[in-house]
Amino acid sequence: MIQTMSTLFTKTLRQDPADAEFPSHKLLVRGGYIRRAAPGVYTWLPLGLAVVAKIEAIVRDEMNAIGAQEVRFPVLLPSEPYKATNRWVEYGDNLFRLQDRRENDMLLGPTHEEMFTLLVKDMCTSYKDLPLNLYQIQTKFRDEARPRAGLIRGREFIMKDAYTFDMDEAGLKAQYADIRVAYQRIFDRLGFRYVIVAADAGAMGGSKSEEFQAISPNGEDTFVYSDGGYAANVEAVVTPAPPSIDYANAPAAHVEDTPDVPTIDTLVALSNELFPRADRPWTGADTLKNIAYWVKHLDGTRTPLIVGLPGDREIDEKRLEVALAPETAEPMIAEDFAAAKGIAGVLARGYIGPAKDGAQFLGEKAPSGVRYLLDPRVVPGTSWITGANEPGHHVYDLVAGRDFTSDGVIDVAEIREGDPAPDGSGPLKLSRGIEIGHIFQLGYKYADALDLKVLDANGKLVTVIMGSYGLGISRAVAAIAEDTYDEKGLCWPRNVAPYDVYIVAAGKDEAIFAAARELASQLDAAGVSVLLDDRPASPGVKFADAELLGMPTVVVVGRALQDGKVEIRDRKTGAAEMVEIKDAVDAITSVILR
RNA sequence: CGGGGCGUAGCGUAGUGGCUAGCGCGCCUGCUUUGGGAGCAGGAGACCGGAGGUUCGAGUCCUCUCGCCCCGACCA
Repeated sequence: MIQTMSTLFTKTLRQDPADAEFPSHKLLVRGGYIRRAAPGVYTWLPLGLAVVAKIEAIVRDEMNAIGAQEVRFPVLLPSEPYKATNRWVEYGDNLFRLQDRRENDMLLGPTHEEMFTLLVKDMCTSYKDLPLNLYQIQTKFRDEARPRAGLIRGREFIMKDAYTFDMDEAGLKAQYADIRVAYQRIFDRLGFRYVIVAADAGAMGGSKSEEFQAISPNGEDTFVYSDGGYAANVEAVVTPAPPSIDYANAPAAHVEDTPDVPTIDTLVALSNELFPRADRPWTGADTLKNIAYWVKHLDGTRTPLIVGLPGDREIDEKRLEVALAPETAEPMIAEDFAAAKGIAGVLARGYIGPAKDGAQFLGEKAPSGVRYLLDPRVVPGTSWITGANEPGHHVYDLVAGRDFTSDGVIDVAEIREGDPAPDGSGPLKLSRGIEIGHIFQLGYKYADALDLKVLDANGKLVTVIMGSYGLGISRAVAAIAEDTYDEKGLCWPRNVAPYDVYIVAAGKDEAIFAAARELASQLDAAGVSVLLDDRPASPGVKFADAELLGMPTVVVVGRALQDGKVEIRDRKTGAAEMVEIKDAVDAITSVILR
C-alpha cells in the first residue's frame, strides 16, 4: 500500500520547538517523527517508528549472521537478581523502582546482565551448551538525573543488548571479536561516521571494553585519536611516563619568599620577575600543582588525598572518578583547610608541596600522613617550583626522586590536543562523540555473583565467562540525524529512510495527481517504498516538507508532465534530472536498488 | 543537588498596574490561486502553570509552589 501525505498521521512544524536545542531533536519533532511525552521520554510517530524498524532490521540481520539468537525479556523485573549482584544499590537513583500489590520490590530494566545470566543458568548445564550468543531489542529505563538532547539521552530508550557465554577466555575473545565485526557492519550500513575507541569498563565491571562513538560536535563524550590509529575515550587514555632524567648535577632545592601568588599564573609571573631563568622564561609547566581532595570511601568515611601534577594541567574530573572508582572524590574547600582539625589542618592552602624543610612532607609515611599521588609526567629527575608548605613560600629546583617521592602514580590530568598517543602513534586529536555502542569483556562478575557454572568435558564445574554488548537503537536515530542533516532538514541515508521516495504532486491539474499516483503504484510494484504528497497544498509547502522529512529521493510530478517528463532529485546532493515518465521507474530503481 | 533561563490558544510569541489579552503559523467555512512555505472575506480556539497576597483594579508587583529547557554534578 502506498502511503499518502494526506492521510499520514503526522504534522510538520514550521518553527523549531522551544524546548529543543539540538538539530536532531528539533528536526525529528518538526518533521513529525517523535513527540515528547515527559522529560526524556518520547512517543514514536509513524515516521519515527519506520526509522526504528529499519535500524532494528539491520541490527537483527547482522547479529543473526554471526549466530546470535534473539530473545526478549520483560521490562518489568524482579529485584532479587539485582540485589544479588548489588546493582539494586549501586544503580542508585537511576533505577526506576516500584512495588507490586504485595509490596515486593520490582524495577524497570536498565540493562539485563542479571536476567540473561539467570536464564542461561536455568537452561544450560554442560559445556556442550556453549558457546552462546543471545540478544534482545528492548526498551530500557534509567532515571537519568538530567535527560538531554531529545533522543540522545532519554530516560526510556530502545537498546539492543547482547550477551555471550563461554567456557574460557579464548572463547570470550573470539565472540567479542565477532560482535565487534558485526557492529562495524551494522554501523557501516546505518550510514554515519563513527570511531571505535578504547573505553573504561566502569560500573559494568570486567576488563576490556570499547565504545563505538558517532562523531558529532554535539556528543556528550570526548575521545582522542591519532593518525597512527590510536583511539580512546579520554577516560581511558593512559599517559606514557617520559624517561627519567639524571639529576647528579641538578642545583639544590631552595625556598624563596613568594607572597601573594595564589595561582599558577601569578606564581609564574613572580618567578620570572624575581628569579629569571637564563635559558628561557618559567612557564606553568615548571610548577608542580598540588590539589587537595577528600576521598569518600564505600563505608562513608573520608580521607584526604593530594594529587600533584604539572601546573599547566587541570585535573579531568571524569578521569579522576575513573581512577578512584569505586571510591569518589570531592575537592577540599577553604573551610576544610581553615578548620585545622584532622590532618587537613596542617595543609597550607595555596602553598602545598611534597617536601618541607628539606624533607618529605606529603605521603602516608611522611609527617603529614596524607596520601600523595603524582601525575605520570613527574618522573625522577624532573625539577619543580612548588609549595613549601608555609604560607608565602615556594621551593625551587625541587627534584623528584631526590627531594621527594609519592605513594604512587595517578593519571588524571586533562588530555590535550597534541599530547602524544600512549602507543607512540603520533599526536592526539580531540573529538566529540555520541556513544552508540559499548562492548565489554565482562569476565566473571555476573557469573560469580549468580553462580553460573556448567560441567566441562572432565565433569568438573566451571564458571562461565561472559561478555555484554550494547547498541543504542533510539540513540542511533538521533546520531544518524545529527550526522546527516542539512539546513533544509533531515537527510536520511537510504538504508534507514522511512521511505525510499517522496513524490511531490506539484500543481492543481488532476492529470498531475493521476500521473503521480500511477508512478507511485509502479514504484511500489517494483519494490520501492513511496510517500506520495497528494495534499491540496501549494508546491512550496510540499517541497519544503519533502526536504524537512528527508527521504533520499524526491520525484516531482508537475508542469514538466506536459512534455511527458518528471524530475528526480537527490535529497543529499541536490542533483536533479528530468526523465521521461515512462523511464522513471527504471531510473529510480537503478539508483535505489543499486 | 548547584547555577542560569522560561511558563500567555495546537505551535512560535507580544504585552510602561488601567477598556473586551494582541500578533504570526496552524485549524474551520466560502471564493480565488497552484513549481518554492498563496490571496481575500468570515470564524473557532486562552480559567495568562498553580495557590496565596498587595491594590479600587494583577498576565504585569510580592510570597510560596509546580513544571520545563540549558550548563554543571551525575550517568553501561
